[in-house]
Amino acid sequence: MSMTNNDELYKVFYWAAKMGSLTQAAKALYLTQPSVSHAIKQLEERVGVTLFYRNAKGVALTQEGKILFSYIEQSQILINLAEEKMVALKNLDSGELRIGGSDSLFKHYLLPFLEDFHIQYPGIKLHLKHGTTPEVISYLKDGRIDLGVVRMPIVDSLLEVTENIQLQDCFVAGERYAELKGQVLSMEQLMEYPVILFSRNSRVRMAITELFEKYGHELKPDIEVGSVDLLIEFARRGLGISFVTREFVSKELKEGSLFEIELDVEVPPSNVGMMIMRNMPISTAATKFMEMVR
Amino acid sequence: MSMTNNDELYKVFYWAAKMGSLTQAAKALYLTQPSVSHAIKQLEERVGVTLFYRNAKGVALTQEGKILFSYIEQSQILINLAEEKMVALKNLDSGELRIGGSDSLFKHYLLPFLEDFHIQYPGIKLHLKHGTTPEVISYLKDGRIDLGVVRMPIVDSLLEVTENIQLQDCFVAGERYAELKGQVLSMEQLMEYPVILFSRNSRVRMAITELFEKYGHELKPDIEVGSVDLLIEFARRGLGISFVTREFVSKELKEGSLFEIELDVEVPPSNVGMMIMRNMPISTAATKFMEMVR
DNA sequence: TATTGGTCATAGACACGGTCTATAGCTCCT
DNA sequence: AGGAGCTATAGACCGTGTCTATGACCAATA
Repeated sequence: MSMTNNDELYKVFYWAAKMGSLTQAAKALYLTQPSVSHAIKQLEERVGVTLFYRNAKGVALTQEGKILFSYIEQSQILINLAEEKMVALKNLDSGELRIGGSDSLFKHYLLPFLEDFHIQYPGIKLHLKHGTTPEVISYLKDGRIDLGVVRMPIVDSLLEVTENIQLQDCFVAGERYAELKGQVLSMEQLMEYPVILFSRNSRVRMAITELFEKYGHELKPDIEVGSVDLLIEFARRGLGISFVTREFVSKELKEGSLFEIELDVEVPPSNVGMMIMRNMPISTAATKFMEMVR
Repeated sequence: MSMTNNDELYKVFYWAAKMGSLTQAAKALYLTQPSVSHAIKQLEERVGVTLFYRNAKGVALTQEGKILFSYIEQSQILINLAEEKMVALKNLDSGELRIGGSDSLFKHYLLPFLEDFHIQYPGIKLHLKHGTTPEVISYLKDGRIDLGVVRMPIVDSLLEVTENIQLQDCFVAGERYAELKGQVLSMEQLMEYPVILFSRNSRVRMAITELFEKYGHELKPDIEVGSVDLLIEFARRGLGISFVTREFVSKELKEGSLFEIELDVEVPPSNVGMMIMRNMPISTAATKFMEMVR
């Protein structure tokens, strides 16, 4: 026995009470005065209580009307706030963008985009969630991030992946091993030098390990470090040969503090891509960000 | 550019979010599932934001949907409270009844009705506002009371008056003046005794003063008191002859502590009536109370 | 006291849109 | 593979909210 529909009437009631006039309420609501009059009458019938005193200069709330108004006023204010908030979300004046990925990708790949995005939409809070590729995928599936940025390839039917950029990993060394400049090394030759690898089970490390295995070699690092920054720093200081992403050391390569060591086999490039949940709506902020990156 | 109407959709949104299922929401709202589906879609178009993730086991709020829900939930809860409150007001489980009048009328005339009313509708708060007749009328016009109980006649085009009971005022004395029992006094004879009158500009006092004036006498009290109780008490203790409403001293007359002094002119009866504002809606509580009194 | 300009109420017609039924598409589970 | 959920879509219909036109009323003017 719902007899619902009252909600619309409450809005009319709210404005009528607020303006103290059905005519004025009609203007505020872009309706005609008879419509408002009719709506109020209907509401009064439904609640079974007279809500307004009518007189020649407008309307005034009855005792019971005042009680109703005290509730409805709050309710309508909340709705107005909600609508403002929604507009802000749509216009990207407010909201948040949650991205998952590795710190190195954030720092060396996403940073300029994040900066641009933040300048353009300062109201959007950025949440960067650090994690390995499988962690990022699970964050995505749990709805804890809006999009993930990881190394390809990813095969997951639930995910929608767009490959954005191709990165080339390579071995680099510092001045200490200047003798290797210009040479093309074989795997065996390279393994005679101390090798520095990323310590975590990252995509990059797995890829290079597999590449060596394919040729019958077991690549064991002499040093393992926990961040790309240390990988670079150790190589510069001559502690060994680091396996890094070329694009992440472009500055060092240019200034000469590091140089690339060429190998006689080709290291396959790795792709970095963004992934979102397939068949799930994507937030306006995430859409905008992906457009910027593309 | 209002594009209004959203209010109804918010209710659907609220239930859909609350139930986590459009089908369940439809049941709760006594609608069909397609209607709810359509409503949600429409709301999403209007706010320009996707609000739900749809999947095989129902729906779940998106990040933005959650934000909207946090507002709308409060709003809907307030509306529900408002509707409950209105039902309570209509059923007289709640609310208030504000009556204006003189203390003596409250005590001697209205008290039994007030008791009955309070027993029958314990949820209604009773506000008794004390004042002279003109004060009560202004309270009524200011909307500070729902109804007034005063002595008649009242002539005011803005008021609607119903006369409920007829009271007879009379002179009474105590044992000290036992010699007057059974006698019929003239005005002159009566004025030889000390007369006790109500001190305020009450209807009763004005009426008796005018009656004496009509016969060429000026009735000046030897004692003036401020309440009907004192009027009675002074007479009982033999301080003089009091002019009181007979119905208010019925107990004393019966037990013999007071007796009535008959006058050779008839004191016109006075009517007590209830008045409300003409052409103004009257609260359910006030209507009910007037019915009880009538 | 008649006039004017404001208020709200009523009547009746119209059209928009909310709701329905029927059906399809999808996912999960057995 | 089939069934049992769920939501989405299509199209028709009827209800109702809105409109215009008008009336009734009041208050403040002249």
